Amino acid sequence: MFELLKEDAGARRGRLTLPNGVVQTPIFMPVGTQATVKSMTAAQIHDCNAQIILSNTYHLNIRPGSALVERLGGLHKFMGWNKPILTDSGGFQAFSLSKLRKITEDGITFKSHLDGAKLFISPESCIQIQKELGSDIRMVLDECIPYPCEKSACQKSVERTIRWAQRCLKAHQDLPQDGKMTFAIVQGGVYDDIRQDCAKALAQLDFPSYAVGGVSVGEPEEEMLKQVAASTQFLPKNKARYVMGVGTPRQLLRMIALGADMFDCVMPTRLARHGNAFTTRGIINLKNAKYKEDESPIDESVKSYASNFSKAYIRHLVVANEILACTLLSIHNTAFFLQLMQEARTHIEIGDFHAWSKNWIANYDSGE
RNA sequence: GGUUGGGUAUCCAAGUGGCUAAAGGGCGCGGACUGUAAAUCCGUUCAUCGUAGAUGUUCGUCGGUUCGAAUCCGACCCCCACCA
Repeated sequence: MFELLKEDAGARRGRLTLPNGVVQTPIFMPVGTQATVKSMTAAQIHDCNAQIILSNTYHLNIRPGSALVERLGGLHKFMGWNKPILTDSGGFQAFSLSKLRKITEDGITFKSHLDGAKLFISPESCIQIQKELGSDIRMVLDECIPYPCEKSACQKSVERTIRWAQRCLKAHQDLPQDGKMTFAIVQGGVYDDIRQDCAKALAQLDFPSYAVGGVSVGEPEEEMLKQVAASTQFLPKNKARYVMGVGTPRQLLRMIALGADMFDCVMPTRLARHGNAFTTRGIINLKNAKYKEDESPIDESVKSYASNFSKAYIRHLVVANEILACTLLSIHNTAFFLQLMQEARTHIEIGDFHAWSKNWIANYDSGE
């Protein structure tokens, strides 16, 4: 259940109540595709103030299999995470693994990227798999359209995504109503009118909540924000709005201003593993020689377990290719994103989100 | 002392007459990354001129053969293995 608590110049402060806990929005969800937020323990994720994490239907169904996860007590127990989990449907893999799949009206047939085994995911089985995994939020099967995409092809794809959403909704309604939610996904590529039609059609279906998909697939940032705006404005106010797969700190703040409530992105954890850290003055690359003797923590204003260490030490770990570098930077970056969301919530409550966010972005863009 | 094999750029290593400033790696330096086939990928890495390109100095050392040598010849210095 989603409750809208306050609005401030387009930004929304909300509360999502799920079987495994309450999520305060706006919120960022760390990505744990394979039932792990890479390099972090559940306790560490928790200490970064994560309220909900994301996992993936396609990956978990290929390995270890949703039936096994169910037998072992569900995803929460399996991975030792007792707060909410959102599972993505595998629709994005239709995009990222486009060479390994075939889409028909029935669903998506994948050729496993691990062993070539055939895996068919239909709208119905997609919901069933996510039910077996036990996630708090399930995503409908959608087709993430590449960029660029010709308009008529986009239109046809979106129509199918809507039909799939209807089938997913039916599958969702056939399951016990235990507080678990299923989100529909607005697609439409760069075409505002298609996005508008899609959002309206899905809104009519009265899903528990909604997502905006198909963004940040190669289009410029302004285009991406335009797509989000074109989608969110036609979604019901009393439902959560999750923008999938994004974004940078700047994008997050700007999307919050467009009325988005939830986000996920691999960026903080992936960049961490690649030696980069987010700071209030932009991204820094710890591999750079200039940090060799830097005794200060990554960012004085971001508190996490990683604050205990100097840039010089973390740089050493990165350069030496030590596993701990991945962990410490993932902790830092995850805490950074979640702290940003906490501040955003606070400023929406205060009522100065716009001014604060403008100032925050200016500082972020100013560089070191 | 003898017999083999070997000494190539910061390290490992290919190259046995011209297409070689010299393959590949590593290290170093820099960059990319957005619902994770990603602890990955890309660039760069002798010196000087901003890049293109040009010039200079290189393949243990010294000398030689040749129009031309990292590559052939001689001497010498090191290293490894085996023999004694």
